[in-house]
Amino acid sequence: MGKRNGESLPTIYDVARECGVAPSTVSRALSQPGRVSAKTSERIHEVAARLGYQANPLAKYLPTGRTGTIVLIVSDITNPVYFPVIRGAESAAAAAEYTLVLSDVGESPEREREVMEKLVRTVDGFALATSRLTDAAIRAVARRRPMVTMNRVTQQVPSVVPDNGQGMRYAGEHLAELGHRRVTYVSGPPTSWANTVRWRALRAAGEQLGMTIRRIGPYAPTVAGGWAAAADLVSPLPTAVIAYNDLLAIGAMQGLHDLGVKVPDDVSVIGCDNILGSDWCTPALTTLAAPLRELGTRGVQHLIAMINGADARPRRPLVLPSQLIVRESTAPPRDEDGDRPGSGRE
Amino acid sequence: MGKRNGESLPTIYDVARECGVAPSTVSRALSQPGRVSAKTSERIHEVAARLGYQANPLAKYLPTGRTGTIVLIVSDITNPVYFPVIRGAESAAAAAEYTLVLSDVGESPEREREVMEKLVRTVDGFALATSRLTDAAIRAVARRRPMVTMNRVTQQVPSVVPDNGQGMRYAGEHLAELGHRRVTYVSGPPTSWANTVRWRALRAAGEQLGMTIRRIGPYAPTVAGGWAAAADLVSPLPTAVIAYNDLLAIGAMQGLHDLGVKVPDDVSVIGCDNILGSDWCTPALTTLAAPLRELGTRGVQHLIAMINGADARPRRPLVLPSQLIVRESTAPPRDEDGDRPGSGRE
DNA sequence: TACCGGGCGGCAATCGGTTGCCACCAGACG
DNA sequence: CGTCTGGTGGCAACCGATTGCCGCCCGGTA
Repeated sequence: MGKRNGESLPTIYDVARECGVAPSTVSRALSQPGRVSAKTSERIHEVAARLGYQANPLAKYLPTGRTGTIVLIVSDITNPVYFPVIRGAESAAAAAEYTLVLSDVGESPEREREVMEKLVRTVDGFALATSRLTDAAIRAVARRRPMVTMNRVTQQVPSVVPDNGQGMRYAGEHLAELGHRRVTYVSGPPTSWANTVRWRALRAAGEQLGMTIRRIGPYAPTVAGGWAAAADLVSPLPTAVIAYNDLLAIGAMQGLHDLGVKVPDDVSVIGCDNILGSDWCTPALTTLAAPLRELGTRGVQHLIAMINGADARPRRPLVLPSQLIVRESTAPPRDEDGDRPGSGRE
Repeated sequence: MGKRNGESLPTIYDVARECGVAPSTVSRALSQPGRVSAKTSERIHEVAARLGYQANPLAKYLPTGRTGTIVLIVSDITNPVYFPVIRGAESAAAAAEYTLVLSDVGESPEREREVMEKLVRTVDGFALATSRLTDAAIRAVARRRPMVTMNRVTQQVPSVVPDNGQGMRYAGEHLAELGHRRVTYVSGPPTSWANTVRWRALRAAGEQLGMTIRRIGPYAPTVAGGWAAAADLVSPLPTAVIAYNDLLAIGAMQGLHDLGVKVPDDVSVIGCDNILGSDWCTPALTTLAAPLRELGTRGVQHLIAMINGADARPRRPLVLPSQLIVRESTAPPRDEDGDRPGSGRE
């Protein structure tokens, strides 16, 4: 019930007493190389090591206002799409000697808000991956602390995003080449920026390519959500489906399978993100691979630059190229659809 | 380049001045209900709200020694096995109004050590999921801060673990019933406690059931590791394989497939953990499901109890039951193996 | 009216660092 | 030999909260 858990740890005062110098000298010896004579400094380092002294980062914060910590907030850690983003962010943070803490908000904007409110005083900056917050809420926090968004664009807040427009065009072209004309887009969360952008880009690409694009949803961006979407997908069944993300696509394939619809024979399916596991589902998923790791590294690098005083101002979003990975879930449509290209399937 | 990023936030001093009271009164009004007269308290709350005041958690820490934060360290966040653990830990932390931060150490003991060293002064407690550290290193930190380990047992440190012994027995019995006699265990990281325990339990079960158990490895606990293991698996090919975890099992199935070995016709495969995606691989994986969510909740609940002064002392590990989930990757062995049970496969 | 007790609010110390300012001392130079 | 200069190290204020202790004032009671 004591106020301290565990025994209390040594402080600069302990080191100072042990060395017979003032605490300020210890502080300087440890953090301002050259400020203290070599002899004294050496003695202090030695005693500090012997006592196992380590600066209390929280006490350090008060005078300096810096914690050396940044937080990466992900909208749902249960989605493998974040793996590479996290890894990228970690490596960039480690390279700059920042501590990266991770926070999951389970697709809940309220929780996201709470977390940010709680952390705004304790971290040097925010990296938001696929935030579900409103633009206004994001900007409000961005005014108080350096911030970057990943996979999301908000006016006045620096961001790094995959090239969704180009990606959707690739996906559309791939389907057009196979001979598809009727495509359904399976929507993710309405609060998802990427969802909106992908839908618009797909619609535009569809128009250019002479395809009819429908949209259903929204659905939760999970396997369960995709399974539920399958039921809505079959009437009328398009010849191809593009889903907001891979989880949704995989769930939809499972649901279609349960409904007796064959992929890719009866309908082609394309996902987005190229997550872990999108290659081991059946059939292996054709998907639009986002540059996820780069999203993480570039985002955090920029964030740290801002923390170190770089001007955050105007600059446009950093757009990174996407890539279409063709696997087994796409094929030419069945004959019934009329004007299909020459050869049969292969 | 200013020392503060963003404008500086209001403090109790600002609120106090605005209200014409002392800072201590503001502090009490905000955190000790009843200590201050209703009238004053109301005025203070109103002004605080108007100014958008929020306590600086770091400043709060110094006098109290408590941050209200606990950290969950996972050995590799890229493994879906942690999803339920994280979710469970989050819910338990949220219920107790603690902030949970997540830290990934990418299977690196050095990094795990660094992270713990860095956080030991800034968090109230540690939850270690599947730590790769030595027992001594774990105990050293456990002496300084409350700690629980999940999926790992270390003397003197409270822990919560799945019942590996019982689980491996289930797996062995399942294979024995199908008629298997020669089983190979595919090892995970040598620093993994669960790996050791699972191997021992399997060997013991195998002896009782009259099966020959071999072991190969160690391999990285990833899909790539499993793929590599497949090559070592085929000579001599056993009739069944049990892998340290699902990722390894899935990778092994891919590798076996590439080698022209059919699962489950030529060899049965069992994984451990029942991760997201173990049901959408082909064939769907038979696996030993650990009580992952409970691992997270029970672990964090216990940790918070310790922080609040519960005695951490003796108590044995909390053991939670596992469950075997039979899917499509296990079947009776081929005839060549001699004494197989009556019926053919079905 | 005098005294007592309790509610309420203020003072100031404290947590563990950082840092501006100043004093001291030694060596160099005129 | 006196003064200047620069290298060292100490003093004390400060960051923003919490909290022990004390004093004031008001009301109740003898």
